[in-house]
Amino acid sequence: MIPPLAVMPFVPLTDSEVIHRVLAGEKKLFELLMRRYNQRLYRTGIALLGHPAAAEEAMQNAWVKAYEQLAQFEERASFPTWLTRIMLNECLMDRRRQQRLVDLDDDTAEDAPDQRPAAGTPLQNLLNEELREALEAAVESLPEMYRSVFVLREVEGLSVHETADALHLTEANVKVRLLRARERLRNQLAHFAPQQAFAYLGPRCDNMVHHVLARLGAQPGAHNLN
DNA sequence: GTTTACCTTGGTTCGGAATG
DNA sequence: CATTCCGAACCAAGGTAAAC
Repeated sequence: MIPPLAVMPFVPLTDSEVIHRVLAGEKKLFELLMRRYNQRLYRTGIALLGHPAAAEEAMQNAWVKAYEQLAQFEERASFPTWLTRIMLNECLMDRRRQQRLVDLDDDTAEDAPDQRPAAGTPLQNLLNEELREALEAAVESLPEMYRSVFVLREVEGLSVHETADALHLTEANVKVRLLRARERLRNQLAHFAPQQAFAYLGPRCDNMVHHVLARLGAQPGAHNLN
């Protein structure tokens, strides 16, 4: 497909270009990076923390840290890889905090009902919506040890090596956990085909952008997402 | 639940044949 | 002679069964 000569194709700013302009003072352009990678961070958060509220809190902290440390980003890895590493660290810190709270007061500790999808999707729902909810519910129902491996490998596309590194596991262990996670999901999703899950779009994405930019002291604009 | 050993798959490289 | 195409060989990464 060759575009007509008179119509120049839209060339989005690369991550590197955006980063340099943010560092040069165009704070608001940071919003571009947030809208690009909110989805990725959210899935990582869900993978390690298991529920939306905790994932979103970790996301906010990760974005603020990424902004504050942007000047130290040396571009040895890609920006999303660097960003995911920050998010992973946030999630692991959060988990440690939660563990301490449970240790201090294990009588009151219990799973929050939070925002899990309700069981029994109405038949009139669109298939994609039904599937998305079923898939999210199935992944959320996995034990954390399988869920984290599954999301990092299958959703975020990390290699076996990267996943093992991030979760402090051997590569063999990652492979086996992934296999078992798939078996569990296959059993639960026998009637569906894979579709998009853990979407972090529209109002939820906007909301995250507003919160983080408010903490950074910048107002959101209306940047192209690509 | 983890590790080991083996199998499969996909990508890359290289050499030889065919073609212009 | 240069280029293109094709297939064989090799390697790395990932998947799986079985043993522990």
